[in-house]
Amino acid sequence: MTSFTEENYLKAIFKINEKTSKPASTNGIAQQISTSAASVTDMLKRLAEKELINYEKYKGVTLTPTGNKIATNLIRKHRLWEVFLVNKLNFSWEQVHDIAEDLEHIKSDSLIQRLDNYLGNPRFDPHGDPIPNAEGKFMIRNQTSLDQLSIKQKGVLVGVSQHQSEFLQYLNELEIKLGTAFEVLNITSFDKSIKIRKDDTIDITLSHEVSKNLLVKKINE
Amino acid sequence: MTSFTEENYLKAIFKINEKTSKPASTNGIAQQISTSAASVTDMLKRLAEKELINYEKYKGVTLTPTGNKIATNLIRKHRLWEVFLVNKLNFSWEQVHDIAEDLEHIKSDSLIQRLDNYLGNPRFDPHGDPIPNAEGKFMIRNQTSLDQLSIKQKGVLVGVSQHQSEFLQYLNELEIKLGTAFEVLNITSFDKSIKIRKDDTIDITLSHEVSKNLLVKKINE
DNA sequence: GTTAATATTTAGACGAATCTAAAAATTATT
DNA sequence: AATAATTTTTAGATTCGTCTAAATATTAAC
Repeated sequence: MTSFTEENYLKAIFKINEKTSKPASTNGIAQQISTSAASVTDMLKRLAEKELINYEKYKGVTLTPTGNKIATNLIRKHRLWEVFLVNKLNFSWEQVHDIAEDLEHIKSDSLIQRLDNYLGNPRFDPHGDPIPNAEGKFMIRNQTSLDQLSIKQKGVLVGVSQHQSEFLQYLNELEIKLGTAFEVLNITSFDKSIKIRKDDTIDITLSHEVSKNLLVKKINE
Repeated sequence: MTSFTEENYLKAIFKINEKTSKPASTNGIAQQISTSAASVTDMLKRLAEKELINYEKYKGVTLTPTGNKIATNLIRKHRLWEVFLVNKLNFSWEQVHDIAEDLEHIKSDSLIQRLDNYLGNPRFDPHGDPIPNAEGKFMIRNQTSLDQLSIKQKGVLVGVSQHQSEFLQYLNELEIKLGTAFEVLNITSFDKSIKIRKDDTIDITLSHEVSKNLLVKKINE
């Protein structure tokens, strides 16, 4: 049985592995968990002892199949709970992360199975992130960040790669949400800011900082 | 901030106080929590330090107003989650206790408020136990246990005072559930077993052990 | 290829929650 | 009222997760 804390380490390692495609470093994990490198080393020993991670001193960490199973299941639970909070309890997408962070540690397979069904077996969470299935498989989607598009290209917002509530609230103000359709009107070369026409009606200029965090699906016609 | 463990102690003390109308003893708490008396003493010191309980060595424990607030809020959360599990996820009433035991520790006031609304502000949980309001007030209901009724008395099942899954499954088999109407046909004096006519159709004999755990509301006509 | 900078691990300590065994206090019994 | 039985508390140890400070290993810089 894994503890709350152990689970958070596994999830952190998973995320770092996923993002960097490299073994997670002690410091990287420490930063992700907001703890000291010494604490991380201690925990890595315990997790290696339990055979949840592959760990060699000074070499970085990856997950064993068992560890990976636990991590993806946590992500599955986290994202399903987020769907519940938004779709059923009418929370806004920027409010749900912290609550789901606790709910994901509830240990009951039948609960998650029933929740999944109750929600209609959603494939994506309120931020557009894919929900892995019970076997830990993620659906892959054809997507790029908005800053990769060129002028006249049309697209739809399918996700965000930043979950900070300030960022999401900014999108709320602009009425940009998942499913929003747009066309690229213009790209300013010196600061990479991008002008888009939203829903065929409203023109909005977004900074590069924003556009690179918007995940879009191109529409070809 | 109270820990998971501290919260369980507060809830145990609340339950014992409520049931016995006396300060909770160290041994009583130990039994309720399934731990040693020594551990209980340790924890009582901590809780007293935090002013969550009134504790004098060898004298037993009661909750301070703050402690009481926390305990009733846990019960509120537990029972609301049970309603969710049964009404929305279609769990059966004997399956939900353990899951709710974990869910009750999730700390988010807005979550509970929204959950309450989503469920239609239920007053009772799936076992017929009252759900305290946000101020910790319990609704009191006119009820007796079935073994207190006399012959020809009619009633409706409004609750159970035993939550063990074996007991609840036994009731499932007999198709006895909350709202089931009945009339007392007969009481056997030597073993206090009781014969009732359920839904005007089926006659069932219940042992005293069972009948004293069924909470009923009398119907006067 | 040394030296300097950075990353990682070890050492030692601490708090929370638990345990067993022993001591002390309370309650019950004769 | 004295002894026996029970309950409660203390003492001391253990595990989990954390910390700071110091030591060691790795990587980067000159």
